[in-house]
Amino acid sequence: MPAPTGHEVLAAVLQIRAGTLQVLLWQRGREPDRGRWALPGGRLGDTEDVEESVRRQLAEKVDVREVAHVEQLGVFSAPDRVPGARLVATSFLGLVPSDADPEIPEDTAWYPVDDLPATAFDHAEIVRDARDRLRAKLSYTNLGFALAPREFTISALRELYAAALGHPVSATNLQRVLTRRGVLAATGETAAPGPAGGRPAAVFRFTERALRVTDASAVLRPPGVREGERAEPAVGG
Amino acid sequence: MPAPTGHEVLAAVLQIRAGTLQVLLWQRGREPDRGRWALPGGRLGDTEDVEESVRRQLAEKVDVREVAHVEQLGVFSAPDRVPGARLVATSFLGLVPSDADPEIPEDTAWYPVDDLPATAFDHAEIVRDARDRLRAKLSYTNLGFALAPREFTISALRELYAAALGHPVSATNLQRVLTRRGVLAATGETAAPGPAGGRPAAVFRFTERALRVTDASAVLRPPGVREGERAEPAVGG
DNA sequence: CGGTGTTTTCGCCTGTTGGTCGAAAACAGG
DNA sequence: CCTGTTTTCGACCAACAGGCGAAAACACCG
Repeated sequence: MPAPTGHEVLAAVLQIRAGTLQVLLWQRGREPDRGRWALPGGRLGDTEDVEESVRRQLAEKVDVREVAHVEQLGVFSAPDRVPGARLVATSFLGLVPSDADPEIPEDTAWYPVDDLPATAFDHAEIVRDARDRLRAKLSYTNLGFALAPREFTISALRELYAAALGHPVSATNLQRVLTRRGVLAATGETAAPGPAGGRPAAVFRFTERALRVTDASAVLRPPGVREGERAEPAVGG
Repeated sequence: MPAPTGHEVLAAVLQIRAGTLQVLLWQRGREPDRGRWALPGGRLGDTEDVEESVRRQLAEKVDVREVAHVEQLGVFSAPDRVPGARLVATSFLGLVPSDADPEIPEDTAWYPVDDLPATAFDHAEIVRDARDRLRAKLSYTNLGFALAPREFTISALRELYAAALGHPVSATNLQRVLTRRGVLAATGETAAPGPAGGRPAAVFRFTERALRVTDASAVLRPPGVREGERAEPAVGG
């Protein structure tokens, strides 16, 4: 008689910490893969779908209610991906704003996504997928809102994007692109300069805090159909 | 005692037929949802992952070995999505080139994705997801290869794209964009004109028949890093 | 064999967008 | 008040997609 197919959910929760893109992991206390680092998650419950399940498990096991965005990555289903039982996993990407510092249990820690410790099962692959998904979506959506504080300067946002993308980002270009796409807006206020002086930076925020695709460059779009002028000329205040 | 969580795979197989984007459905012969139209698929086997499973089920149940591309869409897991038992589904998008005409069983038929019959369970939602995924990826990948014959004229390709995208497409622009991205190449041959005459059309083919992301417009890319000049000036052989 | 109609191809122009650079603005500290 | 620092903003450039029309290459007909 075939072993019943179990289903679990796993979340790669990412956050920019200390200028680096990091992922939340916990250290397994028992076999299999005891001592190795795993993604938070758990069994799918009888009365929930996978989205509900992953949010429940996150809130329950590692106290992360500050996740600003959760999305499904995909299914991992190799028959031997977990020794012992057949277990199919639905993986998720979770994002936490950089100004949050959620309490996490003892056996839990943040690790840079590009410098993981010994990981359990196929979880390293899931982390890679999450990182790649984030990098891709930063380019054509407003997903930055889930990495940034509610309010920020362009310099701070530039650093966040550079850390997430893994390469330098021009502040000028970042501001212009995001503004033109209508996802960034100035609050009108300014931030106090640092100890070395300098012109006070304007404070910005994301206009929406829910995922939106913003890249109009969908090639081969219908003729003539320009999606309406969106960026009012940024009239300050 | 909780009902065990079963797992199934479902495929929305799409093809351009008669100038319309259609999906392969079969009519259920028993309850639940008897008489309604469902996607091909079935239970996940003990020794296969979901990708293997969906290919097996397609080949087995509806004789579609001509699918040029298969990719995972996502998980559908509402507790009540299928009456009776708890069943989690991994959905897939499958694509068949327009020149193929696979044999299909009696209870099976093609339907336009925008004019579905009464569908079973949540399968209509999966079809929508598949259609949307296809439309999105046609714009920034070479996915057209999976809809088109091995060789074709620009006019024929234009019709395929128009049918898939659901809006008119300019032949000039289509050719230029795909050529610049390096996914299209002329074979050097020409096709015979139609009964009304006209200049013989050049024959093209896709340079690769595997999925590749071709949109260099990843915003905020690393400074200076231009991805190499790829389009040789199209020196007609 | 030349004219007409048809289909395809190709070059040119235009508007938008992203990338880069440098000057100017606005501050702190001496 | 002068210098150093940080931010902001305008200007310029290259790449690219969309649109248009002329030219090319054929069939058919008289």
